[in-house]
Amino acid sequence: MSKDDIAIALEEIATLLELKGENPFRCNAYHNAARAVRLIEGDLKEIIEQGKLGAVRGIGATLVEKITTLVSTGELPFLTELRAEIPAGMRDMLRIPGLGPKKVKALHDTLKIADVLTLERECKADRVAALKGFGAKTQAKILEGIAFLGQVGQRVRFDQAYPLALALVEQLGRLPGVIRSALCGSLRRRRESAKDIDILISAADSKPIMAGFVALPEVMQIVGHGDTKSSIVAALTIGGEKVVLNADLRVVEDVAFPFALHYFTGSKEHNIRVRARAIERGLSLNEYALKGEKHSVKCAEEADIFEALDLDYIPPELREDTGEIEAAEKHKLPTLVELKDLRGVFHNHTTASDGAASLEEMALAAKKLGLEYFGVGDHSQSLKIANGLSPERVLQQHREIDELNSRLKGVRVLKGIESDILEDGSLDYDDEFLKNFDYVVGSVHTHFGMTSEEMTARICKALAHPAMTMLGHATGRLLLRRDSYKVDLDAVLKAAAKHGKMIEINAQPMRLDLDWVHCKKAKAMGIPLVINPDAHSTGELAMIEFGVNEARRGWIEKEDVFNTRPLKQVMKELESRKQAAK
DNA sequence: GCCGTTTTCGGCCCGACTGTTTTCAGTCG
Repeated sequence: MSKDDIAIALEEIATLLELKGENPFRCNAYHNAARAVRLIEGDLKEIIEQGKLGAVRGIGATLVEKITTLVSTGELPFLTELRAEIPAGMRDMLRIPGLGPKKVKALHDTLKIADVLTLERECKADRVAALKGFGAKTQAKILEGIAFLGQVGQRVRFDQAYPLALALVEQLGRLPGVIRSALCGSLRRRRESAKDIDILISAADSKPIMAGFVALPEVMQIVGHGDTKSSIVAALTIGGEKVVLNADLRVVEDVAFPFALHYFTGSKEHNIRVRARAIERGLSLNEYALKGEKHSVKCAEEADIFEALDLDYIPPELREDTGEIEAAEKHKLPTLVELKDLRGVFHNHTTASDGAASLEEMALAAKKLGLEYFGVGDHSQSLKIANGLSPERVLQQHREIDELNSRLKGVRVLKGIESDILEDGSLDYDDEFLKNFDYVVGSVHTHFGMTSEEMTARICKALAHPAMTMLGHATGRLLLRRDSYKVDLDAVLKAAAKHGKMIEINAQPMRLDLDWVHCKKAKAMGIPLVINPDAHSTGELAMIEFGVNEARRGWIEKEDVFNTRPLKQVMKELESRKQAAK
């Protein structure tokens, strides 16, 4: 079982315990453990064997035992029993907004409701409103929630959520009386996907701001409308797709703005640690102030809060309680890579394979973005569906590149290829022909159904190939659509480190693969990373920004990223790699 | 169920909003 599988099992236990009405802190312990497992950077099996699992914060003796059982047998009797006890439909009911574990349990205990369909029927029969703690409004809200299931409450990719959020923030910022405004929450932390939009505004009078908020054209539904907090469901069509998200607005007095900004940026786990740190110093931190017994600590900006707690400023991307507080205390925070640090790109497609723009158009678009080199990485011959290049067509492209390089000023085109990693782990051209390229991006595009052992061996074999330069989209995941193929990523990282190969951070917003958790791990192992747009059109080159977000979340600095090097250095390094491969 | 410079028991972040109540429970973030 992978770390993800274990985390999912622990989440399920937590939810089932909640539905049983268990002690919330016990439930939370399982939620915490699930998160802790997801964030473990090493090989879980190894950590268990070395007896180090109990040292992970949030995992005690009981969880060590349960996780060990899960890892070694693939199942857990405790979970099996819980599943038998709690009907699966009750978990679905939790997805209805406004229904939590207590209410779902009450519905089950009184009316024997154990699935969404029955709940809908009972609401329509007006039997739910009569229950203690429920009422006509709750019943109507449940029906409304059921109608919106599937549409609302789903996570949305960053590239879709962000424009919607910006549209809201910009309109709100123009309302009279607004002093400061900011986008908070997971979008400010640049997470790959968002469940809602959090907006903060400071103003002397909150009421007109709230009234303006619920009247915005994007508002589909008003969920709550209070003096300091309102919630809506917002919708906007972005790139032909309707994006629907919850949006919360908080309005505070301007003196509270920095505290509220920190608070609503989260993450929850980060906030808990920072609050605990305030308590250690005899202070208390909430969204309005940092207060001692007698006086408040004045903070004009968010950075002042960190300073008051003897911490270096922690960029939002790092606020996940994965060591940033300890690092900030010791002045060991990384200087995160920035978009302006990128000097070129390596993995891009043209009309020669499945891209929408010509080589020249792509190179000029790269130059326009301020890049000094554009590496083409069209698909290789076996990927027929994407019009992969035969050796003859590769050589033809290379003549075209030579011609362009003799003519174009300010941008250099590099001769790369995105070679399929074939089923048996070999690359898609023979060894002699591979020497024609400046570099090779190796990626998996086929045979996703392999076992983890097979896939791991396949990728590790490719990494051992002398011609291979960097591994493309390492796990094949498509965010919110397709899981990663089964692969032991820790073994892949080890192989990359052993053979001195680079790993791509694919900047396509649905990929963002290598993900931030493994970026951190790769950095610790000394593996160079490459932020590639995998662009299939000129416009997609700008997607490197999403890759930079992911890298920043993974504590990545400029020097960890190969394509922050200037052209000369890149050419030199690629050449020396080719020499070493001979 | 976890955790510990207020330590082996007793906390565990805490405030806003809603709907149900008539002082509060549940949900949410």
